[in-house]
Amino acid sequence: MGVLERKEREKKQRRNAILDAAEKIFFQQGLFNTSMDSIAKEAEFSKGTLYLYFKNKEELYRAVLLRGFILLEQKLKEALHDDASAYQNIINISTAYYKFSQDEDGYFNAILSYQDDEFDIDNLEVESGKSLKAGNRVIQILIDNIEKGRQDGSIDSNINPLESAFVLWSQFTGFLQMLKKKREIIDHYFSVSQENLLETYFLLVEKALRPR
Amino acid sequence: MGVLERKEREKKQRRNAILDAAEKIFFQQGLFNTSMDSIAKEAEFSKGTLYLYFKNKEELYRAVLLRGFILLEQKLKEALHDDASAYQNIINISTAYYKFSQDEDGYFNAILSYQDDEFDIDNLEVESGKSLKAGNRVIQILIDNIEKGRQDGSIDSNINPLESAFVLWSQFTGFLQMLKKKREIIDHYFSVSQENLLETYFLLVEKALRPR
DNA sequence: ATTTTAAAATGACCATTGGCCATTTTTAAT
DNA sequence: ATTAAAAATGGCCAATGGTCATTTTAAAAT
Repeated sequence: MGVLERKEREKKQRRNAILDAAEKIFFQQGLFNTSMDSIAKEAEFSKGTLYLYFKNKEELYRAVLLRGFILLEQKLKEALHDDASAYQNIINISTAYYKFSQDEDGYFNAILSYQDDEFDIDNLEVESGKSLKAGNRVIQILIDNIEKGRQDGSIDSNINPLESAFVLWSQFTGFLQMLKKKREIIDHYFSVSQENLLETYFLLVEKALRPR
Repeated sequence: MGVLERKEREKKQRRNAILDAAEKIFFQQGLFNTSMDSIAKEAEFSKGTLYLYFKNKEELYRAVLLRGFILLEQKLKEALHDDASAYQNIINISTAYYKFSQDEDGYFNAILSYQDDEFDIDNLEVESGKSLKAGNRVIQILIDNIEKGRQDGSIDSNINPLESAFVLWSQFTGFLQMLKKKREIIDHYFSVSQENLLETYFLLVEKALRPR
């Protein structure tokens, strides 16, 4: 009931309100077409206030990314089934990630932007550090499941869980990026549908992961 | 010998000089930290002149990308060996693309930026259109080789060349992006080396592509 | 040579925007 | 009612992409 606790709580609420506004505008207009002024207007604060809660535009976007990673982590975990094989669960979480990329456009774009970010490990900003760790947790889900698959025999035992988790994550993200950004062009120039691309991806992954 | 031809030639030279300058600054400072003024200074023209040769900064960067795609296409073609199996040639061009991503940092970043670009097919700018087509030619190399592999038996005949070419291109680009941008972090948080990641990628691709 | 015309280049100027900070407003403590 | 601290403000600055009226340069015409 202390006044300090209340102030702390209100501060978090204000921070969250700014994040809500930022997310809304970022998702509508994209990172580069979004001005801090328009976020401020949406949040009903002055621009200066934003900088009391976030160091800069970059960090604000990273805070949105963090939400995205947390949501993704949740969706992937929901996709897991205890009674399914580890291999099947890899397919399950891949499918969940595919759906995420289609349904959560704004968050997925934030992840793509993150994938292209090269940051200084010794000099991480607050939100960048948090989102990095959240991203690592997502990868950890993959690692754990590949490890399980080696044990339950549903995944080729020659495959190293750690390395292949990073390979799967990065290559699937790259694939989903193409699906998202180049679908129209591929359809137009090569008459290839999104469904066939997805099917082919999963076909190749099955062959790659399954025991020979 | 006409004066018109000479002027045309000189125009191309000036355009190329601007491109050289732009490339130099873009590669040193990155797309967003490069100002048109600094390019103009490097090219020894005024800023206004740049806009006589390129519609805007975006198009200028796309023109650099075009150079990158042309160089990549050349390197991939050089990596092909007539006496090798089609599968082996896929590995050869993949390795060449990997080297390209490591050696030609600036061009590879331009390609990554391109991968994230969503453009209106009905309203393509000049340089964007050219680079798009150059990118398609790179993919075509993959398509042709997978097709060959189905015929010479070095690649699983269940695999559709068109679809799997796009899958391979996008997933490998995504993988190389991770290698480029996250190598330090992966090493730091998971103690996984670039070499092991690359090895694992090729292991998975071999299993995926080879006949069962 | 001189004048006219066209092509090329210039750089001052504008609007937008990320970020800053001196000042004001609000809230809590005394 | 007064003081102190916290929060918010909005005017300001510097950087920058892009434009355009003017100037400069080169070619063509006389």
